[in-house]
Amino acid sequence: MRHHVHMADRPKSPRQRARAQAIRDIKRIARRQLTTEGSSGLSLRAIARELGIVSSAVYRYVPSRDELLTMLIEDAYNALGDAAEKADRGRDPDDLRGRWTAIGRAVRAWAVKHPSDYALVYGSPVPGYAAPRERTVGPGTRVGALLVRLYADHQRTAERLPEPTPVPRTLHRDLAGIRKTLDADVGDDLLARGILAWTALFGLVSFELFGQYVGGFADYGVHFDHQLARLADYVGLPA
Amino acid sequence: MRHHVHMADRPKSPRQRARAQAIRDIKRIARRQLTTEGSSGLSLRAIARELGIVSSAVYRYVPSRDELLTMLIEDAYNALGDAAEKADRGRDPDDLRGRWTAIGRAVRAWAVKHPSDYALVYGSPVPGYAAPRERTVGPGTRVGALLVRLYADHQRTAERLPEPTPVPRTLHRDLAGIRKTLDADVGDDLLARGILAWTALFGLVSFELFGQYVGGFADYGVHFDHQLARLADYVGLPA
DNA sequence: TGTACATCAGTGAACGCGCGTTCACTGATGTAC
DNA sequence: TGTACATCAGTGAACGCGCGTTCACTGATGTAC
Repeated sequence: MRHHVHMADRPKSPRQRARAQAIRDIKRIARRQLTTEGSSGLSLRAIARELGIVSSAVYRYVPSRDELLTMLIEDAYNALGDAAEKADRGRDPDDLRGRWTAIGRAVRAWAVKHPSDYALVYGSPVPGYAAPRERTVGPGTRVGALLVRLYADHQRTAERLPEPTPVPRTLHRDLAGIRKTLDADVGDDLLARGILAWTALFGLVSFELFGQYVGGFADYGVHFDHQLARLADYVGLPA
Repeated sequence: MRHHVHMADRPKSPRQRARAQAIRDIKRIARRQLTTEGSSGLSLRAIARELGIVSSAVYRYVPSRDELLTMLIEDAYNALGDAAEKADRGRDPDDLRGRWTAIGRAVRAWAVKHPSDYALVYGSPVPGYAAPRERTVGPGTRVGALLVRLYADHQRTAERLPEPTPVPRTLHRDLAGIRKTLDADVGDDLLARGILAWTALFGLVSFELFGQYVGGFADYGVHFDHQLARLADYVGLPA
């Protein structure tokens, strides 16, 4: 279980430390509950029971069930973002294919290790619950933003980019918006390719976790690595 | 709402017709419930309430909640399979790219029209429920099998296939198993490409429906069509 | 064509269980003087 | 350093609601002779 360490997280008094620990415990149990019961099975009463505490006491730490869900979603996005960024930093910045591969594998590894967190953010939306945008959009775009930076590095340094396919005007406008949002210097064709590669990467992970490959692959890792390399080819990363 | 019409479906007596209608009604309401409440919110009592019937009466038509879920999953897979196959049949069999495009668009169109059914089968698994394999694997592989037939046609008629990338031995074995299961004469490289294209296709649909492109695209259809064409390129379908 | 019996749809009560959230409260821990 | 007060964790009861499933039953519809 990895956590962001902010300044504000530094515990001061013992009471504050105990409080922080209690919140961590609640989230840990909640995460396990998601695994076995799914997002709509998340129950504050069950958490209280497991903590050996009366149900109303949970409200000392968490304002409501929905709020807890939002916290878990934020955490999941951030944990995945951390894992991907760490994998990226572990490679020579000039080794673009190595970085792509490391990021892709990190995403898969994190998802396999935390399937319920992955399902929480990349699976079907939780019914009757809409995550507050201002809190989830930022963390939710970290992997995408990281990949776009990689593509920008690629465009800057590439001897040869893939033969560009022209994009329709409507798509051009949408790509321009994305370029601006992510502040990334990536041309239309490469950006479109990158978005497809990013989508396919998560498609590979989702199919594995959500059981669409029923018994098709004895070794999913080999399949995944192969396809990851093909996606690197597709965006033109040097071998 | 489309249905398979089997011989056995032909209603005989008025009582049997009423019974069939009641089952249809139950499934219709259940499907709407999935939309608003999600898979774990599926409630026989709520269905009974809406039908104006006492809750125990539902058991005349449906043996249990889990069984109803299984029926809905079967229906969803079959409806999607029907839509994809119908789109495929609507094209000149020799127009491989046209067939691919038609199938892809049909998948997306069906998913957009029936988001909760799509989520039921391609989203996060329903917690505490495992679909009986013998009943869902068949319907669940219809789209994949259809695409593999398309790839086989491609291999049979292509003047030139994409430059093949060698696959690792482990992957070769898995591909051989898939080839055998689907009885498809498709080489390793083309099959691997086809699987990636298939995965990416559903990745595109899932990202759209599960909200990963938050406001990124004003016109998702244009993006989708563009990427669908790029995937056709990737498997080497002639333009 | 009419009657006797079997089938089936739907009732209503019950079992035993779950949930989120509020509220007034006790008692321990921390803080300010 | 000791005392008075404020803060906070946790209690226990309650509100009002939900669920799947079983069971003995009534009464209508169908079927066989």
